[in-house]
Amino acid sequence: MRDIRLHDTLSGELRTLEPRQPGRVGIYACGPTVYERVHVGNARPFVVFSLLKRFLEHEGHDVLFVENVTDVNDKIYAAALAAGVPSADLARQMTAAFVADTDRLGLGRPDVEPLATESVPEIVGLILALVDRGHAYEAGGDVYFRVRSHPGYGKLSNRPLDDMVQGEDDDPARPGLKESPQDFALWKAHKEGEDTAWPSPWGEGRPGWHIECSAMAEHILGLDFEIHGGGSDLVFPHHENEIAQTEAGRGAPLARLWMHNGMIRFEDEKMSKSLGNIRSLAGALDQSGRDALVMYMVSGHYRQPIAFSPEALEEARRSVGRIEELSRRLDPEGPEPQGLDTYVDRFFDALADDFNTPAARAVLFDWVGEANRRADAGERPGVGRLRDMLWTLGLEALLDRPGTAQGGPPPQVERLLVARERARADGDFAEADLRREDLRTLGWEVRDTPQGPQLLPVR
RNA sequence: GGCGACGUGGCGGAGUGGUUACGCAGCGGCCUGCAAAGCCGUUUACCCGGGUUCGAGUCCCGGCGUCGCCUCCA
Repeated sequence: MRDIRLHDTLSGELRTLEPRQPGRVGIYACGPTVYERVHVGNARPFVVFSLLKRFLEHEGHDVLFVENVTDVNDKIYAAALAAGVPSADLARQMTAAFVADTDRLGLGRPDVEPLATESVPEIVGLILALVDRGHAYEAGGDVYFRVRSHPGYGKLSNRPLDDMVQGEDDDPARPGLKESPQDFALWKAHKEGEDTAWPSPWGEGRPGWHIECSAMAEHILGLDFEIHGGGSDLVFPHHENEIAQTEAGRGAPLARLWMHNGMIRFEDEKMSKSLGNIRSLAGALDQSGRDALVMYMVSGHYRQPIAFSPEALEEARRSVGRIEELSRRLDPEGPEPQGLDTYVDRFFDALADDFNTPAARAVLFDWVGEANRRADAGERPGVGRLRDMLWTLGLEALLDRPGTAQGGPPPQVERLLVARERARADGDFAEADLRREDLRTLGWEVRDTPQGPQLLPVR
């Protein structure tokens, strides 16, 4: 088991992962608010933390990966109202769509995907603790976190209190509820036009955004759990508030390590629903397939922003092709060629160093090049631990998808191939090339090998 | 303005104080009837200016530029 170092936003440095119990790691990542289909940007933390889980499992850890779904929120109310449907129905639909879209990534599901609306008792419990300890107060049916009561506030995002003004539920219709402009809502009283509400000691209402994650993470993973993650846009105020809520309410840290992924950019700006520069995850998957999309995601370091474009996906698709080409030459049952074990070590060492997927990917391609050389020299290299490396990057399917015909090419294609072979035997290469063009038109590429012609579906 | 991060070869993108990252694309070669795939080779890479050092893309200082957060946001 390697020492695994990860960048911790709270301390600003790389820190070695030190689980509460050796070998057991809890990960909580903030998931989407479901008021429309998720976009490529929303998929990044899903991919990053799903793959981080795989790596940790490879290293022998038992991982519990939690990603929540925020299914009650102002935007959901607004979108439901605009669509003329009950907000709970819209949230349910969009949650199902999120699951369906992310399923297509082929990375499995998080172990737990809690919903805010199903966690109200835990949320109310945490708010009660905060009120009890003097860190929260009721005002007009709302409950607010008293930011000035918590000295550590601001430590994650490293900003002085006086510089921030939070708008959360600063209802212009009801001014003066908050003691201080920085205070943020833990519980929001039911408002006209909102079609869902839950009972609470402060009357009918619903949870604020930040509190749900504090409550659900604690409920499922316990306090002081190993890794809390999410997009870098959540550092302030969302994660700052999560930290404050749990530390003020429980007197203990929420998580040991705070990881943040960089934003996906599109058309020179952060891809986001508010800006409207969105490409849907489903659309990207339709366009280039999950292999290319996953390759695209791991091609950049998780903390760096990455630009999204059709060209970037196309480039990722081509690099995926290089692995597919190799997989045709490998013995799926065989051990890796001699001497390539050092590559495997370097691969996982790179991941242990702040989950450096681009560096790991480079080592992977070193392996590919070396295996190709062995194959050129007449060996039949085995897959060996290439499968482990690819699995860790979510690309293991490339080994089982060598692009050969499922069930063989249709008779028409076979006939053309025979015709081409006959023409070649006769030395009539013009005719042979015509037949090759015909095959390409039908979606089949011919490659002549020492073992005879090989038919492959055109990529 | 405050906080955080970043500026690397045609493009994407890692990186250690001193030696080929890697991928995509281009060019030349090997292989092939020709291709494809693969292999080999290849195009003065490190924003600018100082400094430290025997030596800096890699550390320090100062610029310039870009991005994210500071309101909902993965």
